[in-house]
Amino acid sequence: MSDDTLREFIGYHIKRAFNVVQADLNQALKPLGLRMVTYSALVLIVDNPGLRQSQLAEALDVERANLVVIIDELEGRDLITRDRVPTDRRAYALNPTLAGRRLYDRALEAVRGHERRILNGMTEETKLAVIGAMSLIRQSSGGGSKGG
Amino acid sequence: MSDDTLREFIGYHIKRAFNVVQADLNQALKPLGLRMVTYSALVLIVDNPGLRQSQLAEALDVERANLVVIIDELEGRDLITRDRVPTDRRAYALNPTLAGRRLYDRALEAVRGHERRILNGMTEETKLAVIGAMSLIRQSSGGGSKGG
DNA sequence: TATTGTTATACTCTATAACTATA
DNA sequence: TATAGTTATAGAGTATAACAATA
Repeated sequence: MSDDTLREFIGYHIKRAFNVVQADLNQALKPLGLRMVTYSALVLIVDNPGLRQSQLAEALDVERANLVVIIDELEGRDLITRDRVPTDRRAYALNPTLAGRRLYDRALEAVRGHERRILNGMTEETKLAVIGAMSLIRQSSGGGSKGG
Repeated sequence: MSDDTLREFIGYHIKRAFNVVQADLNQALKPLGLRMVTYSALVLIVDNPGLRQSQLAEALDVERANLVVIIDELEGRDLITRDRVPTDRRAYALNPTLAGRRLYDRALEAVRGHERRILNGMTEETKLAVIGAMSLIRQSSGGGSKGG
């Protein structure tokens, strides 16, 4: 079985690698009760307390409507709170709780272990080259991707 | 809004880049009535005529059960045929039709255009470094990913 | 007993439209 | 009129169990 034609394309290699990354990351996060999105959301809320849902949705590149259940999940576990914004009563400010900050620490530790695993002895130079290349690809599009 | 913590991770960059790749690829394939999976399946069948469904499922890393509808779609458009294998009457050999081979050519042309777009002026050297890095990541896992 | 293709099903993810309450 | 959050819903994608035909 030859996949030589597909191997010509960088996108094919990125897809296959991403499948491995996603599977291993979800395994690493499972003991913490987190998935890729809930983890990303938690990190952004801890790093940017007071963030609004619409800002978080844009940062995560998910629809506002779909973010609701993600936020519901984090709030239901008392990892974050939805706080009314006095100056704009339509909006909610998202803030981490103490438990949220603690899970953030544990999650980052788990994800660092996951990264060590997937990097698989890659040199720092190569890692930086990959990050540069991924940024270049991201810029090739307007910005918001979606359209999966 | 800072995503500095997430930017530390190569997985984050790969995910964002992959979103762009996937969106642009699907746009490129849409005029041909193909999606990423149906395109990959068609390419593998043209390059490996006589392939069995179970082999193709493994190559594409999808469940046999889910491959059925993908093959149904390609067969329904007369791009491939399901031919009984005389030596094993449980199995089907997948073969491209003339129309399938023609669409293969058009699809590859479309995907080459897509790649030029997303590579966005990337040097050949960097592209090869990325492919090497993606292969390294793929090897970090046992092999079959799934578990998304 | 095991395997190939299949059906049915369920669960996640994602996209869209429409609603409410505010601005 | 427009925006933030929400609800409902539909379409993909994907995973599992169970079946018929065949090995």
